[in-house]
Amino acid sequence: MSSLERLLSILDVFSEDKPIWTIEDIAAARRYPKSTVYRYVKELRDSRLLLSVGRAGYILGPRIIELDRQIQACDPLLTVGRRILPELAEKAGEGVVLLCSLYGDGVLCIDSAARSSSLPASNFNVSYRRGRPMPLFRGSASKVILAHLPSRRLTKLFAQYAPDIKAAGLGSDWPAFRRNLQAIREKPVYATSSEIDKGVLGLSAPIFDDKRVIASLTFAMPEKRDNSKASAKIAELVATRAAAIGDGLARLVDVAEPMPKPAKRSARRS
Amino acid sequence: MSSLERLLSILDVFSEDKPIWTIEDIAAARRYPKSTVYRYVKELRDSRLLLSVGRAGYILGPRIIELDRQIQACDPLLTVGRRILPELAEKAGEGVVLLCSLYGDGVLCIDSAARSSSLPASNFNVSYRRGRPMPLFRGSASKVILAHLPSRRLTKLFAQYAPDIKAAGLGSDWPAFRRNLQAIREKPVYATSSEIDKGVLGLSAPIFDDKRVIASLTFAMPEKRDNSKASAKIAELVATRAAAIGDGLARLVDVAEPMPKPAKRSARRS
DNA sequence: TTGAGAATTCCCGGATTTTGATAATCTGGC
DNA sequence: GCCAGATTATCAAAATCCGGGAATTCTCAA
Repeated sequence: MSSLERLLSILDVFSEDKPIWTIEDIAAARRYPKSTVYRYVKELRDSRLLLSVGRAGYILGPRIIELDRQIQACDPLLTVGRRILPELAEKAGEGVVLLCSLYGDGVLCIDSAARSSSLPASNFNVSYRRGRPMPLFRGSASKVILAHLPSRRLTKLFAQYAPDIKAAGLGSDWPAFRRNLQAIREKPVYATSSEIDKGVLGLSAPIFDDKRVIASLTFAMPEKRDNSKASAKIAELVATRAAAIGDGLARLVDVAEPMPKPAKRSARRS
Repeated sequence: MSSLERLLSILDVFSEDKPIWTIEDIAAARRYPKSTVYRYVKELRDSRLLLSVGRAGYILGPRIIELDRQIQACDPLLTVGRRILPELAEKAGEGVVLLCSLYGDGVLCIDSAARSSSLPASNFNVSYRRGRPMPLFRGSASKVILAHLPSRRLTKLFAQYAPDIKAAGLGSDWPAFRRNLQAIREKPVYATSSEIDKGVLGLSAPIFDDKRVIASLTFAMPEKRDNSKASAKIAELVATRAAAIGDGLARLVDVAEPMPKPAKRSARRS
């Protein structure tokens, strides 16, 4: 294990359950000598990834907040999404709108919105916020993205994650996996129940950037609201808004590069 | 310069102007050999602080978004602020509400809100978002915090930043500095004009956590709205909401620790 | 303000690790 | 399926990191 690895592994100890760590805590958790931890922490503090809170110890530092701001500023998906999510939330009623993006080999919630009048904040709109990772093979938000991935990509994913795919009930062999995804692809909106949170229904539609799926738009609502009439109306809303975000992205690219030969696809997440 | 420093310095190159960097770009910018940059980037990628975007290069990775989520989840100021900012934004009208927090030796905007109906997003509500650093000695949001800092802390700040303090017109010597801050402290709300953005007026009130100033609440609005009647009303709003946030913090702490001997102050940012 | 106690940095020899040019391998687009 | 470019593996030289403990600075309470 290299020193670079050890340095970065210090960031791993910080969690919601234990956001404050003393030098001793870290040294004990990582089994490093105290003077070594001091050296690492000093480096992280100098770059403001950690912040000292007096006696109490260290917490994650302001640099992280600034870096996230930079990511947001450069993310066209968020820019477009911010115009559309609140409106959808208002129209769809009780529940939460989620914008989830494919980020490497994972899916991350990058924005959310709820009807402004929902005063007793529903229990799940605190869970689904920017930064919440979604399981790759569970929940409508992830699976609807998965279903629209190019097959080259799926081949690799299946090779790497076959056990997880099987565990999620997405197919115990490659043909079954393909078949399941094919079924998801057939309808414009994909719905699942209680896959992530018990009692929560998710309705998701894929978002495309020049033909490639890059994200999904989801409405998560209590299952008790589920009756075919209401759901159909909401599904329609989700589908049109997902398409609107795709259009918005295309328009942004057009503005950025005014018609090269065959509208080059913008470089996006791998 | 240590290898740890070199590793972390790679994060510095990413900016809003150039969010995508190839290995070659980084090697050139930092004057490191290419194979070394490959090694560093691999480490950062493995910890998901960087993400490969195919041929195009590397961007800041999802880990940053997740870490920011964790900071937010653990920040009581944000929890309380989210209850109060939207309401203030609605009542105060055209402009932006900012929640700025003292973070080490700096001030950072950690949340903002605008009246929901402000469709043509004012030019400054895109600038003032979570993660935007504020100059320590300029703008009402920072200066009102500064003014309420304990003098031990001010002594050190003056020693370290005397030139900046002088440049900001906050006093060219220690007594003058003290006098200026004293004046700010005398009114419940502090107002400045065009200190950060031309044509923008800021009204700020300090937020206390058990007597210690930890943040400020600000309403930023176009100077043209400035007439004494409206401003007085908004100042009143800002002052009461800042106090409400302080109360909210005290209440959270009470819940967390049900009355120890002399209500120990919670460990907060240094 | 002062002082006790803790937190943090400094120090330094010896060896483990890092370094970086080059070669081998992999990748993704055509 | 093939090829250019991207990424990783290799390996000997050598620079840097490690870590126990001393020295220093900082913090907080009286």
